[in-house]
Amino acid sequence: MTDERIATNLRKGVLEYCVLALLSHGEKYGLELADDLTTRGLIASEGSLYPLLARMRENGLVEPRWEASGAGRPRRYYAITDTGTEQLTAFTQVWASLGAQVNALLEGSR
Amino acid sequence: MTDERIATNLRKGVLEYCVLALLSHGEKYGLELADDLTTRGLIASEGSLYPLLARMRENGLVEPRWEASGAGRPRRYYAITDTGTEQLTAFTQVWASLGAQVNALLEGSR
DNA sequence: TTGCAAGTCTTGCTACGCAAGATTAGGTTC
DNA sequence: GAACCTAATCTTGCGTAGCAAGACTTGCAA
Repeated sequence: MTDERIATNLRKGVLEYCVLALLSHGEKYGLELADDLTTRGLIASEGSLYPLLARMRENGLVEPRWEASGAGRPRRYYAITDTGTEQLTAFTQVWASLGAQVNALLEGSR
Repeated sequence: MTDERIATNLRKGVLEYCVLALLSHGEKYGLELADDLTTRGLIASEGSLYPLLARMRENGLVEPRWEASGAGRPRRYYAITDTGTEQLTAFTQVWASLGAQVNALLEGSR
């Protein structure tokens, strides 16, 4: 309840780079990403993922490719681009720095 | 530049609890908090802090108190409430859990 | 042909952080 | 005592992210 509200806000700005990190291992399609991210507690529903993928597509962070699936409608597989890899690197540094500051504050408050 | 955009989004949902953590050591007033948070890279300007403090006030997370200052207009000192302390505890757990997930993904992507 | 299931996308909403500037209060200087 | 400066608080308007709920599409199977 209240924990979900906290998590929802924390996810902002993180999700995009989690997708990039997942794609750095190889192509994945939408629902596959959604299931993985849901398991990890990084999204609450697909309602955040598909709009995000569209944005990342427009920004050239990922490259999509249609492929027929065994059952059901075709899947759109995404691959990370060079730009995407650069962004992931940049994020890793910002995340480490900001995370350290937050941890320092939380440590100090006990 | 691009790092600032990344940080701006990362800060969402974190700032509120950084304020609580700072107040857990004792009362502080607005500009004092702003200077501290700016130094730590947790806000970009006071434009995020004052609206946040107003929200936290309304939600009963902090308790304000006016006090005349040596020079200039009076200061509004904030103290953390019991509710605020509870929220801080809840955040600490969500942060640890979500942070671990993100770190796992980033580790795996190298 | 009806139904079902996998998969993608859309709509409307809420909330946060930010830049820029408005506003208030008190002190200082001539 | 008027003009000016500074500390400090607050306001306005904006862009954008995540989410719930559901619509739409594609193919297969009864």
